[in-house]
Amino acid sequence: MSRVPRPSVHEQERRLALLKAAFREVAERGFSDVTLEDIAGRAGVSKGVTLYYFDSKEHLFRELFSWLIDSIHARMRDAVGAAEGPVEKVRALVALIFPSPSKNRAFFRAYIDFCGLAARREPFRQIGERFYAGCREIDRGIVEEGMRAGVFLLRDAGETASTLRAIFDGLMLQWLTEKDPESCFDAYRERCERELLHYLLAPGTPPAVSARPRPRRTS
Amino acid sequence: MSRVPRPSVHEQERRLALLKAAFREVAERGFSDVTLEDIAGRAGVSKGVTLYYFDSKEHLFRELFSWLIDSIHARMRDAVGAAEGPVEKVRALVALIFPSPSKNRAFFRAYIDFCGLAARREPFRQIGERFYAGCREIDRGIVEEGMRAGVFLLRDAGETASTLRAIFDGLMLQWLTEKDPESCFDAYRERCERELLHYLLAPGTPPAVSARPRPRRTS
DNA sequence: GACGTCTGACCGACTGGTCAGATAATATGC
DNA sequence: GCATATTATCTGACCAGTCGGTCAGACGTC
Repeated sequence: MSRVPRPSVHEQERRLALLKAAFREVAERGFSDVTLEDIAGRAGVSKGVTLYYFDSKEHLFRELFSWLIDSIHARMRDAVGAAEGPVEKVRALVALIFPSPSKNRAFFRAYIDFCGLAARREPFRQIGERFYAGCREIDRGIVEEGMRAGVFLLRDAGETASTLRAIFDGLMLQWLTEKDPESCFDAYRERCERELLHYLLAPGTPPAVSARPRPRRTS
Repeated sequence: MSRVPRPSVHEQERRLALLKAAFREVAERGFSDVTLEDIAGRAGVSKGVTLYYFDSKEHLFRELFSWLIDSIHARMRDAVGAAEGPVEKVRALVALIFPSPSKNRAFFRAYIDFCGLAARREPFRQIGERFYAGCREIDRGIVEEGMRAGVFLLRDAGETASTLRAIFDGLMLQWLTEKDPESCFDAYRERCERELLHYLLAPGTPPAVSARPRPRRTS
């Protein structure tokens, strides 16, 4: 396809294409029901190629999850960085984490699979640890900013960040078992935002905002 | 479903033994890495027996998760029923859900596996839906009692119950990826209790109780 | 001997991984 | 400019092992 003769660029492209194919397959079938042939087929190459670029199925999935984690971290940082003020940052995070039903379902299906792996195999556990560490850092930044501004209740920022993330994950788990996830997607997103702000906001600030009356505070 | 006219005591025992064996195996290896032979071996019988009592591997796991869910529901109801007042009920729930590191790990590993299944296959999804429905009912009872007593902040009880459960699940996901889950188990349990009460308690009641100063209010 | 229970050899399907060789891309020699 | 050598990339048949599920028959009890 591409006439660029750079071997390293070509290799990068191939690996990325395989990771993307693997992601889609995992989202559909789940880690252990995906075969190397499925992935190759989805990427439009033959089976041998997957093991030409990756040492084994396990290594491929390690790289898949590492890549997924890095890209979600980067996107979270971007979204949070672009938003003004702690409340808007929380909203930006929610908007990012709830992009659309289909993307959500794909990502969280893969995510659950990954959690199962992380709970049992050390190499995957380490990747999961890195994921949560990055999330906690991002979340903590928001929480601390909100506390400094007097908008959020003063508490241990690390624990608060951790609970914030727990609410995300826990709600997503519930969403995935809904009969018709599509139809209640918006409701979940709004609920998530509402609950997060209810959890974080100090009494005195508008408690549950449903529209966009951005609570502006200057101390 | 099954053509069993009257399940004898012996059959009941055998099935239960196989379910227990399956549970332990799933907790260790994960749903799709467990073989019928593993389960039979753990239960002390030969491979053929598993498919003598269950139609297929999939049916066995459906029954496993149904059984798991019913028993956790029953235990939650008992624990909540035995506790006095909303705050103590929350504490009882936390104590039940965090019994010990090893039991926790076993249960939540299986639980994650199950969520992965529920997110992809309809029969499992239905079981998951039943699980969350039961949890929400129990949690909602506590929340409503707390609101009636003026101890908890007044809000939508259903959503509050849902978030309560999300905090449980989300924290557990984080706990499972800890480097040394054993050593931080108590810290997680205490944090869970603290965060739950922080989330629920109305301002005016002692916000974050670490010892046992039970906040007694009579409306 | 009839029945419920149990065994484990066996079967067919599948899968991760290997590999010999095909094909394409690039470098080299003339 | 072209033929050839070298290397990178790709293919798919193949292998070895595994696993869900079947089944003929063993075992024990009444």
